[in-house]
Amino acid sequence: MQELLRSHIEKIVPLTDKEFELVISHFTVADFKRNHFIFEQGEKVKHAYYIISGLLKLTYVDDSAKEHIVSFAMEDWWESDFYAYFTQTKAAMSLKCLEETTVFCLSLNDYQNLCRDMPKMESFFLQKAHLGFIGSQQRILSLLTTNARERYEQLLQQYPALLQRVSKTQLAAYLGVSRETLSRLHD
Amino acid sequence: MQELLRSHIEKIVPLTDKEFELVISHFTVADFKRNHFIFEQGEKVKHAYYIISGLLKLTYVDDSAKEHIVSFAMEDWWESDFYAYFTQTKAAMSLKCLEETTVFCLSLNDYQNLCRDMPKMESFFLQKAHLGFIGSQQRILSLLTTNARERYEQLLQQYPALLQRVSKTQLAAYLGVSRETLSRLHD
DNA sequence: CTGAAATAGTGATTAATGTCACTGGTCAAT
DNA sequence: ATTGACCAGTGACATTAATCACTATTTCAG
Repeated sequence: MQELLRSHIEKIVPLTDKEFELVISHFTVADFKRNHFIFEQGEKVKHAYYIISGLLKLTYVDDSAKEHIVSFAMEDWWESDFYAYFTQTKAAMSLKCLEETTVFCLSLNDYQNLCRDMPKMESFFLQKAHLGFIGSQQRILSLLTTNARERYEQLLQQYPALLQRVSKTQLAAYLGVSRETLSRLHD
Repeated sequence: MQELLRSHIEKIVPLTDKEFELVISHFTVADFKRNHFIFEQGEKVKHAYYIISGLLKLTYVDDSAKEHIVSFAMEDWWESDFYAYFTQTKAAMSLKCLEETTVFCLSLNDYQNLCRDMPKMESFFLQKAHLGFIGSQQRILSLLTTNARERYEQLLQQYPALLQRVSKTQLAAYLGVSRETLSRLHD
């Protein structure tokens, strides 16, 4: 299981056995059942999570109790409410398991120590942050330029496996349309 | 003018005079007139830009020739098509001056050398990348959860100065609504 | 096995927004 | 001063998507 994290990191920076030992010592493992909230809106965000297996959704529930999905996160992804994590403030979003999920947990302290003691890891996180930023910007572009149907088709093309794993209702909450509209897109 | 960049960096990491000299040696200065394209869709993206003064827009023109604004960038901001910049591929977006603008330019090579030679600067860029990612995610949330009017009000609250500097047409292209709809929001 | 909850589809209606067409105003270059 | 480009507003209408209501299936915990 640790090997998953190792090869994930080594896609960007090579590590000796010794170095990886140091890295892994900063993480803890956790396992969550389906439908479990890792954290909820208003709670403190203790960790950033690297997902070993399973599927999470990062959601925001608005005033009228409607749920919006900011992102899905699956195997080999990092997820958290990063604003709340880095600023140590209350979560604006919730992180919930759509499947039973196993993660590596990294507290902010451990993150900072790791960066301080291992410049390599700081490079790694920098790369990850860039990729996250770029991905978000593409999502913005998609929301600005395309309608419900096109976004749905883009999503299916990019993550065909997702359709097997989450309900249409969830997909609609991610795409920013009502589930009824999504249901009518075949016409 | 260099002092602007210096204090910008020092908000996150302190620098000695010597260190700042090294930093600044990686940048060049450029000045662009209103309406000048720093780069256009399909071109190579040579630099990331730190804005000293002026105002830029990062835009995408779709198949039906409609312009969408991914972001405005003003004094004290970084901007580029970061995907194209980091991967050294053709720009998917254009970067255009809405006002006469002065920038510090950083090539990818200089960026990489700077990170390699000065871990402090890597920390700095990591922070910046996190903030960029968080900002984008909040924009996504805004697009998912709010209608045209609410987005407009959010924008005015966050950047009241922007209304003085860009046309309503531009704001509409940023908010993701037609300029006519934006124009009717007073009702 | 069984009943409650979640899910998907669809018709009818309403609300929000886009599109097209036109007006008048401002500004800058000739 | 005149012209052309850009800009903001608005009426009329079309289109898209949201909402509400209902049905039928599927899933899953007890």
